[in-house]
Amino acid sequence: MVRSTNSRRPATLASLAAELGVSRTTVSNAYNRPDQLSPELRKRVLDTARRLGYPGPDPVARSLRTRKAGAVGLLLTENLSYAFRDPAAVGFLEGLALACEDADHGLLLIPANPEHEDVASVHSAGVDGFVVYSVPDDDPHLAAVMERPVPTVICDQPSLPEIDRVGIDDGAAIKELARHLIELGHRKIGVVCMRLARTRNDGPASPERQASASFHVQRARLTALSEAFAEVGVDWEQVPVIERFDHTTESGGSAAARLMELDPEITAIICTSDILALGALTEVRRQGRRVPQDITITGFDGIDDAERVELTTVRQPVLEKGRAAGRLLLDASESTGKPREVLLDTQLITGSTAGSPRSVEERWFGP
Amino acid sequence: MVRSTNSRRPATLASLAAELGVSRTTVSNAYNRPDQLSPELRKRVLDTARRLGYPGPDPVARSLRTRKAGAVGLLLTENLSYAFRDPAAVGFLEGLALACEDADHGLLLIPANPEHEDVASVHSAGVDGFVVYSVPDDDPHLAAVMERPVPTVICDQPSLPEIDRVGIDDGAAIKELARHLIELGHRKIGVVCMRLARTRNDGPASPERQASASFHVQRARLTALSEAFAEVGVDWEQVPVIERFDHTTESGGSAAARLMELDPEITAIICTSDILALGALTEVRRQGRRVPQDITITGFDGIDDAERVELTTVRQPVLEKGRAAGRLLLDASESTGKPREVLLDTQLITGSTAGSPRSVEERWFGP
DNA sequence: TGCGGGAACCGTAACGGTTCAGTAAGTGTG
DNA sequence: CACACTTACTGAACCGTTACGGTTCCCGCA
Repeated sequence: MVRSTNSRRPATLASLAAELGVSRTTVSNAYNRPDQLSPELRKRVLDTARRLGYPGPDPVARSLRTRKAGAVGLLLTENLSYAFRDPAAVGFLEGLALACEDADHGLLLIPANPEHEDVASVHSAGVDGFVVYSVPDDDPHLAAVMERPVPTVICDQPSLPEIDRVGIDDGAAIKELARHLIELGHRKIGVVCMRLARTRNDGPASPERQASASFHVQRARLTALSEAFAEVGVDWEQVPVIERFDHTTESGGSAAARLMELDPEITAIICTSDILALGALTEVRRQGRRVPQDITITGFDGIDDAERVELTTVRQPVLEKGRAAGRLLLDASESTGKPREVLLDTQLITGSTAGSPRSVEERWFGP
Repeated sequence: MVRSTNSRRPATLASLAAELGVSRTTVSNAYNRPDQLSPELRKRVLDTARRLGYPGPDPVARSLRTRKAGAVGLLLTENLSYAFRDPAAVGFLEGLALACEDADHGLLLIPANPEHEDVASVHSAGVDGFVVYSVPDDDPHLAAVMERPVPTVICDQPSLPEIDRVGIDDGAAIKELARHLIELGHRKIGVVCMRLARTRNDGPASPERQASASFHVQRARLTALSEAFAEVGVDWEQVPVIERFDHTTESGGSAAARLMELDPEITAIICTSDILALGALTEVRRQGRRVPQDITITGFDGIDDAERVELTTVRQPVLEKGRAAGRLLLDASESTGKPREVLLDTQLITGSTAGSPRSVEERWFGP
């Protein structure tokens, strides 16, 4: 492709102005304020631009001057590619993309490896604002975002006093699920949860670790579960909670196995995500147990695959969360100075993976 | 959050330098070239920066000077949110994200509504290069990208002489599928394809329209199909081809219905994507026909859902495509000046949705 | 003929950095 | 002690654009 006629250095607005014998302002106006110059001159400018291979005002220089980048930065705690592997994250992204599109903004995915403390990518992101999706309280990338003098919206976690936030009532949502299980008669349960801190821990999570978890959402869900079961006299200290660092079905499977090994008498496995629950489901069946006759399994999120297997779970509006986050960020008009919070509704989905526990006798001798 | 101690305007590198009584260069070096100043001074600079609430060098200003943005732009022909709804696109994105991550670059999704001719978003994208994913030959956004003086890689379509490209051998891939069907004995077939041009056309696509399609990939696949079937004496003019603008299962279903209405004697429906094929499958079964006993259905792409229903299809390495595109763009080292082309392998997946057609007698009277 | 007013265009000063060619002081060497 | 070399820092140019506050010119109108 021929990109410029004769100059070695690419044409700039200034060189174009020189060629035309007009001021830079006029050339700039030709692109940005057509009403500020005569149609003839404008045509002449544009024609000459084409002839010189001038691609129009440089976006970076323009951004510098106008103080806007026309893009929203997205920070998430996982590897970038993870965002496309987790259905809930994909849903969130879709919603966020919709909001960006409406406001004619780009969406910049910021590479932020959770293993690395390297925060340079946050510092070098040319964006008008950040959306932070579900990161731990002490995430260094989050700290870097907070230093940037641009608006920020956090989705899910953490919950910071001065920052706009979009989320759900995690406690209330999982409590509804817990009460459902309690009504069905479950008293001996096990829990599989996602990572509670930035440090890897694949195994039991002590009550202390649960309480001090740096992932706000997981903490809230575990606390709510403990409260719900405390109401019917279950001692939370005795409830095994298995933590998994990687959010995969394999993790869910191995955690479920561990749980059943730890306490063979549990009648239900509550997972804090559908992905984990799907893994648990597979593992439990692999071991020859029937669901829900032998054991109950529940998830959280309401992803498509969960619906397919009729998982009992809590549906949260992932797409809406993304859209709300984007709108919050881009609707500066609504910004009153006070931090805003959007809490979206969730819905208990009673599938076919939860049922009444059979008595021990039944379990041994059949119904 | 308190962002600066006392100044109304946010701190800049210059104001920080003034406060410290050192040159701007020194402050810049404190961030970018720690070896260029004494550790004590550097610490003093960084401490003062924190005190003044200086967030570090402005990314946009830096980009302007260094001529690099640290981001890759992605242009796709559909609404941004579509990218997250189509499994093949999601796979591509995942691969591209991986490559970007490796090179420590961000990934900027550019809003480019196919309905609008507005290319401002392309002009205002501050990126070091573009990846263009599957757009029509005459896409105005593509034209805008080509004007920008940055490297570009196109995935799938169009195929331009001077531009790096990643893709598959669409013709060869679908020919293998076609020969499989031919071996099974299919001679009367129907085709469902994706949009052939930017103008909406939901219905039969004439051979002329097929040949002049502005979507290179669809054109290649149709051409290859016609060649393969010509080899066994099938007159392509008689083969009904139904085009659908929207790439959804609903489109696939209605197109399949149309096809069977147009020619009830067809024994196979070849779809140019899995999404369309899944829709066709549902529709055909809804009409009470059995697959593959009564009719054969095939797809293209090899998405997870296709595997789940054992669709006969062609698997293409979508993730690898994304990764290859990213690498091609970011590995300037390899750039020899000549345009590069990466063709990835595909694989015929023989599922359970393709079988031998039964004779007309069999169809009416049973085997 | 004088004058108000809009249309069309211009000059300068940012915007916030990075880079490169210095300069001055300190260090080691024969 | 002269000389080269290193360390630590500086000044000015430059990146490409837009914002702001003009100036010039021409037309209509009294």
